[in-house]
Amino acid sequence: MELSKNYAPATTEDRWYAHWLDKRYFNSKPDGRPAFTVVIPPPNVTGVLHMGHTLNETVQDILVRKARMTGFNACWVPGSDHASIATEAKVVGMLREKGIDKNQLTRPEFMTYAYEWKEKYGNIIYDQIRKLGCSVDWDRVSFTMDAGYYDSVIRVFIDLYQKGLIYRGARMIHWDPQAKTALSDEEVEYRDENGKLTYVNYALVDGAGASLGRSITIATQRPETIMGDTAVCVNPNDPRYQDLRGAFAIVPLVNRRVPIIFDEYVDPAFGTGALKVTPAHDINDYNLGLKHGLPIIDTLNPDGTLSAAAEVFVGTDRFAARKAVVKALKEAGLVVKEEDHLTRLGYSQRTNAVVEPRISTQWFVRMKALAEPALKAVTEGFIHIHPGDKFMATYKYWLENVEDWCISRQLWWGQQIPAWYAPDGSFRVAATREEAYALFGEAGAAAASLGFTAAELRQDEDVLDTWFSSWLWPIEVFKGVTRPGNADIRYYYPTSVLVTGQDIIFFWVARMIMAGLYYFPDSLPMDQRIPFRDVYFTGMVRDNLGRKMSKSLGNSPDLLGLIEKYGADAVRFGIMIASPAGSDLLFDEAALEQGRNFNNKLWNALKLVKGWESRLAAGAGDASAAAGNAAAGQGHFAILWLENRLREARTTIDQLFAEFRLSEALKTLYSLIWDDFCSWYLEWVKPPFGESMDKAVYDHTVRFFEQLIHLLHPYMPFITEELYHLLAERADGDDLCVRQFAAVAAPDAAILAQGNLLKDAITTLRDARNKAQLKPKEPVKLFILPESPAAYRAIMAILSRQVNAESIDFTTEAISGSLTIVAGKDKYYIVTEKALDNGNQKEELLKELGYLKGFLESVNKKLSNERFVQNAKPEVVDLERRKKEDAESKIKAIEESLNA
RNA sequence: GGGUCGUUAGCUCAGUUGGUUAGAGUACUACCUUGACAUGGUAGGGGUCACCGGUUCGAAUCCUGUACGACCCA
Repeated sequence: MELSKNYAPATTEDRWYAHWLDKRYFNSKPDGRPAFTVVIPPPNVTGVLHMGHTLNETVQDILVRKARMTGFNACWVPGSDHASIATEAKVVGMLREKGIDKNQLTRPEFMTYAYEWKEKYGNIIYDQIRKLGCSVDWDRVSFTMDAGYYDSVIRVFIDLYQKGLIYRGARMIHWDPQAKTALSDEEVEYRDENGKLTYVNYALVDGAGASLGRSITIATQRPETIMGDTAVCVNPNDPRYQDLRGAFAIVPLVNRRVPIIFDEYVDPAFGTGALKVTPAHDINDYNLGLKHGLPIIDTLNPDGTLSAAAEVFVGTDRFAARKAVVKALKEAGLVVKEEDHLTRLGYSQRTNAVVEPRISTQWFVRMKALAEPALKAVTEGFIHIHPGDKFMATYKYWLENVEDWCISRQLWWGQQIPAWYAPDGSFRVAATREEAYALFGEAGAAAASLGFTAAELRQDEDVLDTWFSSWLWPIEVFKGVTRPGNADIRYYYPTSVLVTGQDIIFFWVARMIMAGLYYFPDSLPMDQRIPFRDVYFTGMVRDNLGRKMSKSLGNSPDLLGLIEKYGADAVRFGIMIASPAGSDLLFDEAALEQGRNFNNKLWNALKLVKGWESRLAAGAGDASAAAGNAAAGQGHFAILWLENRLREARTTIDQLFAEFRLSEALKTLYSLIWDDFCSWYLEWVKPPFGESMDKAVYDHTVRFFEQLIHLLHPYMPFITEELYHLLAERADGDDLCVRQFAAVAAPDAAILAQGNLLKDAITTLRDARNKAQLKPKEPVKLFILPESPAAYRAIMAILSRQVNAESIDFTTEAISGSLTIVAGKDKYYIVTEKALDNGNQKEELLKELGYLKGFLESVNKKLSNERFVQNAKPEVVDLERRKKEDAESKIKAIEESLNA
């Protein structure tokens, strides 16, 4: 078969993915092997994969494929999240384009549109996951709004309610005026903004309403809320305001009389030291209001316009109202001054609208009781966080200071809260209308005497926060809630490792731990209740200038476009090669280019090896082959050496995997393949032009190549599978994807040292040739004056070919008229017919001599320091002594050759 | 304001419990179209390890502080 010049990923990737699916390699059923379970962090169902996802999915696929090849029953569950606010916003937008107003639709009509939308766009992410080569079990696709999943969310809600861990109440919450829904604390992002601090005069009156003839100046960032003021507060220790006890202020524009209250909450140094108190529109003011029994006047509508309670500018949007109020205040002569002020504004994570603090009746989860065991699971080491040093503290801090979780959202797309209201407003929580109706009866009265029918019950309009469904993900993807104790949940839970972005540590990671510990009873050991044993946090993917990737900057590359351009393997390589766990990744297409070049290198190595197939001849190569045969010696050492290099690298890579240092492991593999295999080994065994290839050497080479692509497969699954099948005919079912790793033997240090000697000799001699401007094709005679000739015997044949020496001989004295090279304790003499310029060479030797003398001096300094010799560990002192001897003999050798 | 982490070559990063005059990749320079690969080969240059002090025989590594940066929380 003719192999193309360069590797073409497009022609192989889809073919192999289809083959793996066909063989059902990614499908998992419980069996006798240990399970390796990963649940995908479900992406937003109507989204697309961005580079952050790409990194996450690649990391997961590497871990899962490695486990699959290491005797585990690997199970990676794919799925997606209904993402209530984001998806509902998209559906509403789509409807608006069609000229349909959501408010004109019934709930079931809207849900039909939403499900249609999901059917249409929900598969985009799955296509991308497939293209990336992810080995997920497609029989296990889960979606947080599937009928069964929906049911599990409702069950958990009811259960938590019955145990008193969910309650309904009026609290100050974050309100998104654009989505017109409540948000949890975690869904608000704060950004610093330049705002204005407006100083406004409030007239003062006494208890009887008589003017005091003066006013108090307050500073506010939100003048549009003054109509909701119900007090003015000053610090009780502020000397400026001591005479205002019992006095009142008049709120401008609405002329409401409000008390002056005293509270240490007020910072006398901020503004004028006087604070307007608006309990309906600020969390601190709300708390002050509670403490001082102030009335609450809500002057905003749900959509962010001023409400009737504001009395002025009713119906005006809050931002327009701010300007209007300031204008009106100025006209009334009440504005003292305005100054620039840096403030922090909260934005809705989903709609980017400025959130409003708002008092509202919502559903909450009591978090304290759930947080305690979740903290314990991590601090006591049942769950390991990687990298731990970075995220342990964050995790701990949040759990120790956790607030109750607002879980109701004023949306339709999501699980509708199973609370049923009677006409009088009282409610019962139950899965169905009938069950709820029955619960009303429990109070003692017969159904008929309740005074209303089941049909009159009204279900709560709100849905649950998306995270209230995704916190059950590791349990319910195995039907652990809806079919407790089933075979899957018993086999696959706890999952092995969770790979996710550090940005959702509170939204999701902490809550999954809470859910797992809550759901599985205390009677079970902790290590069976936790949702996962390891958490691997990936960093944020930024562009090569360090900026966040965003649509508006246009710096977020299209995944499918990248795969088309470089191939999925190259994309995976590029994103992994410089991806330290937990640190931000600066995405650069140059890394993908490196990945593509690596593909090409592998491809060409294959072409080289395949080219030998037709030139095979039995003969040397084996260890048993005739000792005098140069080719035999050559093949033998290269094979021996690479065998041991592979063992060494395997050990390193396994260690790195155990520590989740995947980027490091890939670097090790890259260098093993490119440098050790391609640059050294293949060159060493390559037969001279026109000569035949030794059969035994060839067979070893194919075996090494197999081992290398086997190790690389988790990172670059497509090209490795392709190469595996091109290297040799394979039986049906013999695919790299499922090939198992054999146990690794310990490397022979002596062989590795000999290999290093060989590589050093080649590099040194090539460098010398280069500097003497000897063309590679120009043959030379080489003489070696070695410390130990034995070390050279096995590598002589390789050495002579690699440095183009027509002869190599040992010598015991310097060769006159030669090019002298000092390498360690050994000396090389190059004899050539071409006239040599020794000036360069002398310069080199002098430079080397200078370095060694400096080095020796530093070693001597240490050794002559009595305290060093006394205090340092004996092996360290020994090492220094050896360095001293070594340097001295090298210096001697150089000096000799300089004097020669 | 509180907290966490970081600062090593132009760039992206390694550097294990302190112990060679600090290593990769990439970029750069020179030479090489050789018969797997120019998406390549052979070699080379490049760092006072952010800064000040301290501990130690010895500090990129440990400690105090400073500067800068990132993130989390208020």
